[in-house]
Amino acid sequence: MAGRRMSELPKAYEPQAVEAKWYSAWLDGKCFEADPVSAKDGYSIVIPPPNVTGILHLGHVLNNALQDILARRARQEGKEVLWLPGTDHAGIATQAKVERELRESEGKTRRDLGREEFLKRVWDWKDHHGGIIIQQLKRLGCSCDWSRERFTMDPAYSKWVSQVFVDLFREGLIYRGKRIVNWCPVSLTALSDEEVIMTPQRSKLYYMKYEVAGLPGEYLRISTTRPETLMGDTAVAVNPKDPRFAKYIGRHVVRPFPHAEIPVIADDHVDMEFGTGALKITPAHDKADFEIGARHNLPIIDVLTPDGHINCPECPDLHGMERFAARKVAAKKLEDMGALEKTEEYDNNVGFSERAHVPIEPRISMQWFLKYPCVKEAADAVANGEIQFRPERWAKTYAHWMENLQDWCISRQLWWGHQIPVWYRKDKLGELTQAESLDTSHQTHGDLYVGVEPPADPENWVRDEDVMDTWFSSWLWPFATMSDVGDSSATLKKFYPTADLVTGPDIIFFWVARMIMAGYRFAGELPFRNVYFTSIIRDLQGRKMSKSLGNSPDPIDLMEKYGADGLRFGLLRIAPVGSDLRFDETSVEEGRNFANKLYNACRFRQMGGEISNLKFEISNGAALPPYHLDIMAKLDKLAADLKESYAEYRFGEIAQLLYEFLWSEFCDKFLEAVKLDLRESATAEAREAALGVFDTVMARYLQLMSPYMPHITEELSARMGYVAEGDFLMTRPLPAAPLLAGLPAEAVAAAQQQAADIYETAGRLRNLKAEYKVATRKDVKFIVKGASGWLANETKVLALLVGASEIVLDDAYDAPKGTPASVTPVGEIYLPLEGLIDVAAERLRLTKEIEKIRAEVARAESKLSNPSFVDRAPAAVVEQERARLDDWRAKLTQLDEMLAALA
RNA sequence: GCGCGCUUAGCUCAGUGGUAGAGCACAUCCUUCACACGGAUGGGGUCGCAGGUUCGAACCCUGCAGCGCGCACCA
Repeated sequence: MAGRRMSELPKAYEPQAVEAKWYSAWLDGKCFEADPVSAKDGYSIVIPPPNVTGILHLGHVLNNALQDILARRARQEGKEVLWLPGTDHAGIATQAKVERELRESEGKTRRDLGREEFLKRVWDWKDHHGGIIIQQLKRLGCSCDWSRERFTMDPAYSKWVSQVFVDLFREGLIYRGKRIVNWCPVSLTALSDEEVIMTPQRSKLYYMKYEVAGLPGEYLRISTTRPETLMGDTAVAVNPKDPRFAKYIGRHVVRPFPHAEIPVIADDHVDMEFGTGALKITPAHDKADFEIGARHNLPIIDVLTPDGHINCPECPDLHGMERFAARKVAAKKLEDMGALEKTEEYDNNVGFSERAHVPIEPRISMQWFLKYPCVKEAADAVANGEIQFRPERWAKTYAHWMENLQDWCISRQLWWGHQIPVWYRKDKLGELTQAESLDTSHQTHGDLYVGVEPPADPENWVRDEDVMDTWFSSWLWPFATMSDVGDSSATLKKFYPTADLVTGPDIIFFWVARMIMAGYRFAGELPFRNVYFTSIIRDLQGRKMSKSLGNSPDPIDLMEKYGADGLRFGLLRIAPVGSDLRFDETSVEEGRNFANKLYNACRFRQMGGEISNLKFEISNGAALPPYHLDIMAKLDKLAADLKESYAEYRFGEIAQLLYEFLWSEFCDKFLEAVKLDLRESATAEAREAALGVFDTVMARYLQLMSPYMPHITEELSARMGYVAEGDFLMTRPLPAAPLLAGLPAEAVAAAQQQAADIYETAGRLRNLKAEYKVATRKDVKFIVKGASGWLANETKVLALLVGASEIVLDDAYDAPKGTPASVTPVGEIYLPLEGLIDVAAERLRLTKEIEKIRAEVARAESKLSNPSFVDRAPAAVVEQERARLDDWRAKLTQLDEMLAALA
């Protein structure tokens, strides 16, 4: 701290300018850039890449603030840190956005433009408007290595995606087949199971009756929620064990429209209890029906268009009609025909498209599927703790999913994305696209070309039009961002596997699980060691934040109002460990207030001026006043506690510890206690000791706070002269030794006890003043009887803390009857108040207090007289109880004496 | 239906066996020379309910209720 220069602080803390200033200073100083060949140990995090179309919301703030804290703390711990940033091309979301703009501004669809031109537009859009969120992350203070920013459609990254497809295809894990998939009638693409959100719906259950062919007047009753797909029915199924329907199995029933006879079949899948016990089978439009159809070789009739309209020319009144309108018309039609018996209200779950928010349509189509690789390794890694989930309970959810894996539908009927690297022989195209399934055998035949590079004779080939699911690129993120294909670069060597992944539990399946599998399969190792699942942020009513509800505050607005540090700290301080977070703007306000408190503490210090000739040495600390040793000991404890909390990823607790230290310990106690030493009247030694301790503690405190509030701590460290010009707080390693490492523990403990006694006594005396309505008077005098010996040195401080003119030590003091008094850790203390003494009132007050203490004594006595307790409780607990009892008894004696004196 | 989590002060939440805590809100007072984005004092909880284990339970066990979430679905 020698040669320090302080610059004066402005009157109020204004975070905006300060935060912008330091962020660019860090960038200029290359503080965020990772050196893959440094001597330090590597520490890395890859950012969960936000959608390139994304706008920062509170979830991002929480998530990225946590990563920033981890990264900054790791730097302080002497690690070489890589926080690798980037964005995701987000297939459906981005394409939909550009398509909407195209429609609105030019009235065109993507097909009007053609694939090539449309993709050009998307890239244009991405270059001009994409990546806003990156700027917003910078505003938040994120210490990412921006020189390594990646995009999931960068050429090198795309190459990885293709290579992985090719490898998995060759391995036989990727195949093409005609299956029932989740079809989004708005986005016009297949979706994976994970992109379907089951949503409770109030629906109707329709009860129909079909006449049994050859048995006029006999009917089979069937219940359904989807009469509009009736035209696609190719059977009616009953349970083979169901006696009610046994006689009909093998017969036919009459489908009302278009009129046809369809077989009654028996299948175990049918639940006898539900509805009528008879199920209409529509293989083209229901997954279970498709499977039943396959078991019984039923024909498949597709009666819906890709965009969810009826396709059934035999029923002109329904043909072309939108699916939900058609449902009503179909029901009416049945009613008119006398085939509808009744309609019931019915609650069921319907799958909705995650993106388009409309019910998905199970639909048969030709898609590419993946059988997951390295499933066992991935499941074991989490089960045996090699990869640690926090909170741990998510491991169970993960395990459950891993046990029930279904093949992943990876093709999407979009243009924006990684195009499937498969080419079909032109002359076999028709045959191939209709094939029930395609796999490596077709490649061997030379009908298919599967490769990262296009075929050498492109004129003979046609490329598959589909692109891959966005997550098929995301799952490669941890290693594909660190290297080109086949490159074992220094970066990969130093920073892979990554240390921590911070993400939301809502994407365990979408992303986390798949990354683990991809990590084992393609990088030969787990991709990260710890996964920290963040809270989901809700509003005060417990609703999820959403645009449509308008309950999602704009973090940029919050930062303008309260500063990035205020937002970060406020949010982190209320973030619970394992549950959802209920957000309220007042917590951000508290964060801002806290920054201001910190700032003002330093401003106060500056009034003390520079220490011209710093004589302060902690090694002489035994001679320091108790408050000085106390606050340094507490700082040491804070540092140790934080270390422990970081090890357990208890971020909210860390914020709370930092908050309490500064506000309750440093400002409320230490700063008040040393004010006397900073006055003109104080000796130079006292002044320098106080200022020296302030600087020593504050310099370390700012460093501990730095990961949470990087800007203000950097600013104050510079302004106060704790960090030399041109240097940065954020790049400094944490000091290895505690402040008081060299001092005898007993001396420190004794000083801490004295400080605690003084603070405790100050509270009691203020309380006494308030009770006697003289809280604001400064001219009162307290008299201490039976004072501890050391108190004589501290009466001035105590007087200052309490707001008294004097604290007099007088063992011979004979209190006038009714003198207000309090029993304190340092003795009996009286507050003589001429003219205010009311003996009756004082007796009442004392009596009440005595009652309270008697109850405590009785409680402690009964506990200690219980042999079970004394014998079986740990000795320390019993001892503690004894000490407590002694305290209460001593107090009781004193109070009894006081009461007696009043008589 | 299966699984997971939650239930502590008006609100948001800490607190994994030893005298119930914080912040906000509330009440009263204070514009005293760091901070009103501040200071001081105070009121406010049968720790969801019922059992059990224990010398001792907010904490461990069992059951129940309410809320939330995930998975699977019966058309």
